[in-house]
Amino acid sequence: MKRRDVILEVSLRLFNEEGEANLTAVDISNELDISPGNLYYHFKGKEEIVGALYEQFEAGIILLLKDTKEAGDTLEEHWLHLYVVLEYIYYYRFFFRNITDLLQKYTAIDNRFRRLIEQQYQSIHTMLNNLLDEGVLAGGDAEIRIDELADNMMLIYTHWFEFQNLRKRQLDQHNFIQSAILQIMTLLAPYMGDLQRQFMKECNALYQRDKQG
Amino acid sequence: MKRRDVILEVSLRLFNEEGEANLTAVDISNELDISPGNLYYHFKGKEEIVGALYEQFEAGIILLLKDTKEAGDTLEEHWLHLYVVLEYIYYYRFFFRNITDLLQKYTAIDNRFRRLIEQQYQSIHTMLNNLLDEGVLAGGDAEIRIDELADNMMLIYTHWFEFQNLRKRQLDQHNFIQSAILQIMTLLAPYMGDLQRQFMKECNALYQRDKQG
DNA sequence: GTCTATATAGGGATAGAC
DNA sequence: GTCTATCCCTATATAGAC
Repeated sequence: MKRRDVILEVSLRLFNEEGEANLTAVDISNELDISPGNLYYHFKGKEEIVGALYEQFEAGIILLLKDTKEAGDTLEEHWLHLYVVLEYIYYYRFFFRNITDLLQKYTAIDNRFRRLIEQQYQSIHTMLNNLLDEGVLAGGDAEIRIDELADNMMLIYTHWFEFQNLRKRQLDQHNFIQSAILQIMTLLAPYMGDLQRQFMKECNALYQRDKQG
Repeated sequence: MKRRDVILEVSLRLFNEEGEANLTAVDISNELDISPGNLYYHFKGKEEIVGALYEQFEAGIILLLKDTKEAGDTLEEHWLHLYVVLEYIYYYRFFFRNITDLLQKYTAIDNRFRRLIEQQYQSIHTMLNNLLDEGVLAGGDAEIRIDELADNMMLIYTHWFEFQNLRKRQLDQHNFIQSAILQIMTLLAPYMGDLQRQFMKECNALYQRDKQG
């Protein structure tokens, strides 16, 4: 494994654990047991490391977004897709820790990140419309506010991890993903038919069981 | 007006505009047209300023929470109460800008802020239960997941401003409050009766009209 | 590629004059 | 109460030896 890749891997772990703003280039080189000068040989500084990690993150997310279009029309298929996206977000969760300051600090990432968010929003919007067309979701006598529903799903994507930390502190990957999915399912539950609601209950039962075990 | 109060007022404005982490004690003294040494005479540093602002914030929010109990049982009354709380959050919005790092940095505030969040959560929980008991909200054939609904409302309280900045950048006070209320109302809409839904539509119409004007 | 040593800059904080 | 001057510390960044 190339040193460059090791640096990225260790930096990502440290960023996720402690927050990008709380780490200096020296901290990273200490954790790597190399000298600061050596670190500067590979990356000009923290900014370049964050930039390289963002390249990885963006490339992967864009692939996942393409998959959405082929994710199918049933709730089960979307459930799986949600799972994969949340897994990915968790892996790069430091980007979602203090987004406002992070984007203010790294202006090069700012525009690209926001564009990604818009794409994700559009993707959710399309998914909700598909589910409506297929009759998987239905308004009943209440009309569905697609825009606000999509907003709320995006809010969960971008801020659920930070919110959970605020309330119960650290969540491991599994609990993060399951609780986020449950939260999104609760959002959609009122518009589901009986079959879908039954499926959701089973998912939830699995989650509750895992939480105790 | 005492200098001490002026310092707090100006600091709050700067924190809200630029973010607490992006300002130094010198920045604040520059804006005040006083010397850094003078600022240090009044407050030992940024930490004490943030602490004093938090005291103000907490005292006010606790008063508002007490009001909740007497907020009444109709949606209209709760709508007004929501409005006041959101107005207050907007006034001290820098606390909600990069919560994770802020609380990590100021450990003295950390526990108290989290306790406040829990109290707010309990207050929302109680409110939802009241609305259910009064029949203002009803599950119909779908059961209501109170815990997740309350979670989602808290998520909006704590992260809506940051989320809006992420998507559309700066919102003024009015648009922040109205969009947050619409978001919460959308959350509750599926469980509302026709009268409540009608009321919500009127609120929303007012908001849409304002947005254009 | 990797190291040590060092230069530079900025923020935090205090002493002491006015 | 307010100012100037100054010091310390930490983070960034580079030069040059190995």
